[in-house]
Amino acid sequence: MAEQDIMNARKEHLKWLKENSIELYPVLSGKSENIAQIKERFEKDGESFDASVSGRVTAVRLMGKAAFAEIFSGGNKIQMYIKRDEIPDDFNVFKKTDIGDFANVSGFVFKTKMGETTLHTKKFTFLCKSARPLPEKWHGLKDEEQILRKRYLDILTHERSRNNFKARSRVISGIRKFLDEREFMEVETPILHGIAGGAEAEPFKTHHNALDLDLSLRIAPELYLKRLLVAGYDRVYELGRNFRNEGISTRHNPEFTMLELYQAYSNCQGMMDLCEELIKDAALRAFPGEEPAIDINKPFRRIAVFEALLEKTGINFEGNLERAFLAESASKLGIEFEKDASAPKIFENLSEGILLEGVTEPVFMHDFPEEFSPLAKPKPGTKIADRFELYMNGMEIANAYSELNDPAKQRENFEAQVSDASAKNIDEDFLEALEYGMPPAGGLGIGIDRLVMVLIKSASVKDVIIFPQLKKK
RNA sequence: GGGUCGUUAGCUCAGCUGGUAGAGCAGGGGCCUCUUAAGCCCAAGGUCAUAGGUUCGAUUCCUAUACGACCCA
Repeated sequence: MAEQDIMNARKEHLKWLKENSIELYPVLSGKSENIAQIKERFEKDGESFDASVSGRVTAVRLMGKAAFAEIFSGGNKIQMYIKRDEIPDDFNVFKKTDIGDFANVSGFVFKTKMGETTLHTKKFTFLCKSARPLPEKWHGLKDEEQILRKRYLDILTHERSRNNFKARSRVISGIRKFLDEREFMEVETPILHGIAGGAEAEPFKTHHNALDLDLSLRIAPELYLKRLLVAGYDRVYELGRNFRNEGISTRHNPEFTMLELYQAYSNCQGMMDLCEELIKDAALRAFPGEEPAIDINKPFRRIAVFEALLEKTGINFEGNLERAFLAESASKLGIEFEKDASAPKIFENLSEGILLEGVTEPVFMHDFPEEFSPLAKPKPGTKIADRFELYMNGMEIANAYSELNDPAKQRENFEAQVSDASAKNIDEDFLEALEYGMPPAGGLGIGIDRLVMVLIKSASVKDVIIFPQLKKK
């Protein structure tokens, strides 16, 4: 039967309901009790009680003058039982109810011969018509494309998907709790930036009409959050969306969620401890009562990049970071990189390729080249940035440093960056703020999407972003 | 960006070396008062992703395109 015919059949049901004075899209008047709680209460002592449940009808088993059906709401299902002889008018309405429609069922709880907790219907109230057929009840949606484009159907029909997004929600609310307990203040800084700074990435461009102003969507909130350290808020964080106008892959979505936090009178080391604690806390919250995806008792491994590279390859990269040398070393070691890759990019491929080969457990890599860390403070008397990155399942999850608060050095680093691009995009307002004095501080950024990927054991960022960006159909 | 694979009924999937398509679920009509992927009977449902090409004939072979998945960069 064509889809249109199914919809027409449903319209016929709608017509029948209308002709029989049934309100088609009524304001809810019945109650909507929690299905899980009803079942729990009944299964505890087996004593019958009255209950009223509103939800979506997801299955119907009609047997002439009686029927069983399933009511779904709040991620739980309860079976209902309805008898024509008891409530003939309601039974007729029930017969015109399609799978996917909403209804309220009021009655008493009992146990069937097969032992299932079931609601014996005393009153059946129609709540809303579903005009389209739902995906097949047993397999649900399988087509990857449909799963992404019609996420509501994916979540409706797949428990796994429903639970994954719940886990994400718990991780995020858990992070807020964790930081609030440590007296961090949540702030919301602008998403529309005049100059998109704080990271190296291609921004999305937009325009403000009334001000006739070209703007970019932020690629990182870093420079605004640091202004707030200048302002005297010693512990701030922002948990929100950043936008990067780059390729889409299993690890990249153009808009992604990041936590950035700054703590005055802390440093890179402090951030490492905080980061580990925060991630272990999140792992416990993702699926409460289940085994967390990472070993939360074992301390995360810590690797000094130059030292480890020297040990593994015999090459000392410290002070040897010219692009040509890096490219040559990478080729020799069998590390691939793009032909026009920048020196920092090649170094990243090199260090990840050699130090993370086959490593799935969490690893802190610290001591990065100062040259490749323009917003970080160098370790005293060295050219090593006081910085770390956290890797989990081979993905970069977090990035942190002792924040650079020397305005002259910061200007130098910015200028060194833009001289290559020959673009005038130095955030003068930020540099001016630094000149008023920013306390020594540690800063930490955590990619929330990727963290959730690790915690729900998924290989694709599309599994953790509820409506991922897709091409136009 | 490159390579590989996929796209058939609303959904899940068959469809052999080329002869114009089949099942289950959902939907329609019957029967059925403890079913649970309910069951039994009947009937219906298709631009085989799109556009070309080869061929007497293409869902099938070839090319391109779109969308998606995986791998690589």
